[in-house]
Amino acid sequence: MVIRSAIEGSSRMRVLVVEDEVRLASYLKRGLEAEGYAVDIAATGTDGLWMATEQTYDAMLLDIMLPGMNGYKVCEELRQKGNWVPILMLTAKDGEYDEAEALDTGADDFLSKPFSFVVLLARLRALLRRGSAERPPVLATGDLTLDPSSRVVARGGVQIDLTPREYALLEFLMRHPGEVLPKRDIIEHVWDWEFEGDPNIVEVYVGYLRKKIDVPFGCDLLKTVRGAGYRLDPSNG
Amino acid sequence: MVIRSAIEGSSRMRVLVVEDEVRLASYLKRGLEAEGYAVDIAATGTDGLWMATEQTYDAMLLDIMLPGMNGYKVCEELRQKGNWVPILMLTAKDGEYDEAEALDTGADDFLSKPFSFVVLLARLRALLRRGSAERPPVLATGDLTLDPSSRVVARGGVQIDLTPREYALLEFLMRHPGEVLPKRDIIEHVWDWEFEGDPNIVEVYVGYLRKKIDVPFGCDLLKTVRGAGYRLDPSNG
DNA sequence: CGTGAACCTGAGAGAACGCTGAGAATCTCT
DNA sequence: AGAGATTCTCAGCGTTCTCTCAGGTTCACG
Repeated sequence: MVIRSAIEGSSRMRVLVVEDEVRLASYLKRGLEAEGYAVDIAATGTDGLWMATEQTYDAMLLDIMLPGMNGYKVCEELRQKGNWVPILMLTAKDGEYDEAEALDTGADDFLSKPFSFVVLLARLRALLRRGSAERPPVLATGDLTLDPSSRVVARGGVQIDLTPREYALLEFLMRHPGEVLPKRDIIEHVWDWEFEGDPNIVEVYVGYLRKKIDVPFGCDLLKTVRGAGYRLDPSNG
Repeated sequence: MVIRSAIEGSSRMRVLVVEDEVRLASYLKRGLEAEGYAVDIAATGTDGLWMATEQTYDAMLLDIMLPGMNGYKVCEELRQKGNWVPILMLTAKDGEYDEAEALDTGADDFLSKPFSFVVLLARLRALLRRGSAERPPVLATGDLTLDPSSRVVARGGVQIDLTPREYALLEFLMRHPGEVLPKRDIIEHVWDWEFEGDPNIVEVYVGYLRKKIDVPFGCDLLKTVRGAGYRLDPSNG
């Protein structure tokens, strides 16, 4: 069975997600589609293998632990058939399955759970970029710039040091400039997909970010929209 | 089998509402149809599951507490069958049912009762928009503009700050320009659908809005239609 | 012109919301 | 192991928002 949520005529990147855990699958589908990818889901290894051979995808997210046929096997068989679609493997943290083994079987990259969505996107972009020899564009909002490839953030030429979490938050905001982003969405993207802590964490990190990107420059790029979320506002340089 | 969640400009979006409480179901049907959606109703979980598999919907509103088969189960079975129609779950506030669990079973989003219709519409639009990578259009009435994605309201280029409630009210009015909207309808859409307070609340908030969007500009966009309701009048710039 | 219904508005209580500093827990690197 | 960086939790605080209420104003109509 093939399930496609496709928009005909558009040239969106197509991604196949092979994941049996419904919640994670649904989360990945939601998040990736919001980023403009066309996403198909397969719940078992055999389904995934079949879909990957029947259709053409730009990339594949492949869980290792799958019912029926595990991720290694799927990867191996695909490569044997001469299918070299870029594969990003999702490995559990507990070490039962090995990351080296993932690469052995022909995976291009791996990501260990739990991961934040922003990190997943970064890896996926890197995979898709490969072969096209394109460097990711530098993000800019006002005089604030962020270079995803070097992870350098600067404001008006002055480089700014950020911690990983601060960086992930800023990258997410800068990829949606001018948009109001609810705390809920921010948590889903910047923290683990199943983070269940206090949304206050967002307020805290917004505070940290402001201290580094706004306060020293005496302005107010990162706005609070009370009752709705936060917004990176290009208008106020 | 190919299932497509297509965005078709020409035909109306089809929404399946699975809700046993007759009054709420009827309210949702009326409200959504007024917004241009084609709405089907299922009163039990089994009915809902059957309709969702037989027909193709663009989205699904799914109550959790249902006779026969609860919302979690419906969602789970649909996902198992490979049906990834966007699902917005309606959860009761009392915490007996968990929001995390809703996402566990593969729901795309959830909304806890009581909710305002404007919020429901916003979430529904977000679900439908997903995958089309389109930003919602800016609403405009005369020289008054409202951008749902940035939540920015402006009049003749001058930005206007609104509280969440004021914003919801204005958005509702601006989605029905030139129409006379009875207080009752406004309460149903902008407040809870079973709000039972004083209708005076509408007068109060209309007053707040006027102070921000009309008074400073010396005109009268937001009209009172005595005995009938309120109207946002594009003619009077 | 008087009357009642509908509408407007200012004041204020209580709740919700967001910000912040302190400090605990965890991670990283030497 | 130890130092420092980073992440996260928590409680307190001030602000903002929501909603109610009571009294005032406007309007339609007899």
